[in-house]
Amino acid sequence: MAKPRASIGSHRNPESHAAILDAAAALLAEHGYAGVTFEAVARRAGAGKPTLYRWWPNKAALLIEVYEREKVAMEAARPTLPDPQEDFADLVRAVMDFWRDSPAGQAFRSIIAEAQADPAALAALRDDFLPRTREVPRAILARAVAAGRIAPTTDLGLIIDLVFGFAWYRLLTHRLTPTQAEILGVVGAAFAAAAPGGPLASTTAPVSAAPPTPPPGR
Amino acid sequence: MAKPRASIGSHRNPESHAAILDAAAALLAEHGYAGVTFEAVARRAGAGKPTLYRWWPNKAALLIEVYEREKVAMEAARPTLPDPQEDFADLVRAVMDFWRDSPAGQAFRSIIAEAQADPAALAALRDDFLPRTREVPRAILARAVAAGRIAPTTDLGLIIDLVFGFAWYRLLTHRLTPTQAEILGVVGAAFAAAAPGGPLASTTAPVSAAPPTPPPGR
DNA sequence: AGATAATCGAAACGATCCGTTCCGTTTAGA
DNA sequence: TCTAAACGGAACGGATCGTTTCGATTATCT
Repeated sequence: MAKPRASIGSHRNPESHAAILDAAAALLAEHGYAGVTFEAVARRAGAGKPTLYRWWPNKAALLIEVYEREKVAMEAARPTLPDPQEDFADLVRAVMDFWRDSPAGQAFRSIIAEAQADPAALAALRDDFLPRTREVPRAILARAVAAGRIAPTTDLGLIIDLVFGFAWYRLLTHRLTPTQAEILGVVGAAFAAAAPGGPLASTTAPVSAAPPTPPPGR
Repeated sequence: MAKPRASIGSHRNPESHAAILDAAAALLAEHGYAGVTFEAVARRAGAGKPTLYRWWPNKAALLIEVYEREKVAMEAARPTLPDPQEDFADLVRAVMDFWRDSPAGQAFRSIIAEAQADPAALAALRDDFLPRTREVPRAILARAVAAGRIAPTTDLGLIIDLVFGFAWYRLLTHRLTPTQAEILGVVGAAFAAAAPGGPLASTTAPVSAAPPTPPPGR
């Protein structure tokens, strides 16, 4: 935005790098997803378009970097609670707060949206970004298994799908103000169902109320 | 694409209407969301751009109509099962099958994506389309309440958020092949938690494992 | 020390799509 | 018979895209 920033030799210029991420985040916050164009980012960052295209193949890649840069502080700030269920609920709360109170929510929404149009963005989201993100909740669930709170036969990925599916749904429909009771209810439901003997305790075994009779039709 | 299609007087031409929806669906299936432009749809449908702009304010509105046109057959084909929990699980299965096996999934993904960029599309999705869609599962849950399977104090919207959040999450990450056990597990978890005495039975009351102490930080 | 190579920002390009506007034609309803 | 609305065709100014060329800068290799 100010002083000229020339090449620093045959190496990537970290100032340009930071200026570009700053500009992208600012544009996202001010004008939304549609306002973030490579053209506008380059203009605002005082950078050249070739510089952007050199380092980021598409808008999704740029937004992922914006999101991850902001996410570090959030994850570090959250203390680990001793009880796995409380810790899991607090993680969900922290993530939804983060989405609501920082530009990250808009960034994350945009990443998901772009993945629906661009196969490359989808691959980056599903095969790279998401598995990394799911490690934190998975570790908490593994602690719950070790503590005997969750049956060892439970598919932990399914629990994450259930709880973070809820969070995504609220994010994408702009309803990011869950009450404490709602979060505790959702996480409580997941933990109760995954407890030994619950309907989520085993991936393969049938559920009492609905025998494995294949439903009619189709 | 074929014969010329002139005005039929001062009334909307249903042939043009159908041709435009057909063209949009075809383009969506062949070239994805980015391939659906008003320009391309008009070209393929043999229609004029003013005709499109006359009837649809934006791409989201057009895609919503494409989606809803295909959805009718799906909902009509599904029989109502006597047991509410089985019926709910079958609905989830039918919806995910529908998303996977018809162009509707791509259309729905695109609608959600566009809502993240365009406030008008978000309003249409959240305030118009979604409430209509949620009526069917809500009616099933109401039956479960009447049957005493779900506590009357339960927030039925939260159950829908939970189960269809799961479905959306799978849709948006292109993992639309749930096993029967997964669906039964998710729905079973929701119903068990919403049963009288379960963690979802009341929206306001605290949950046993985690008293309403506000979590630290933030 | 000097040559190499990769970086930087600026500018311009052809192409595409947007959203709108005008136009002449057609036909249902008043 | 006449009005009003819908139809498709064509063109517009504007924005963004993704790429290319350019001269200048400077760390790294020879």
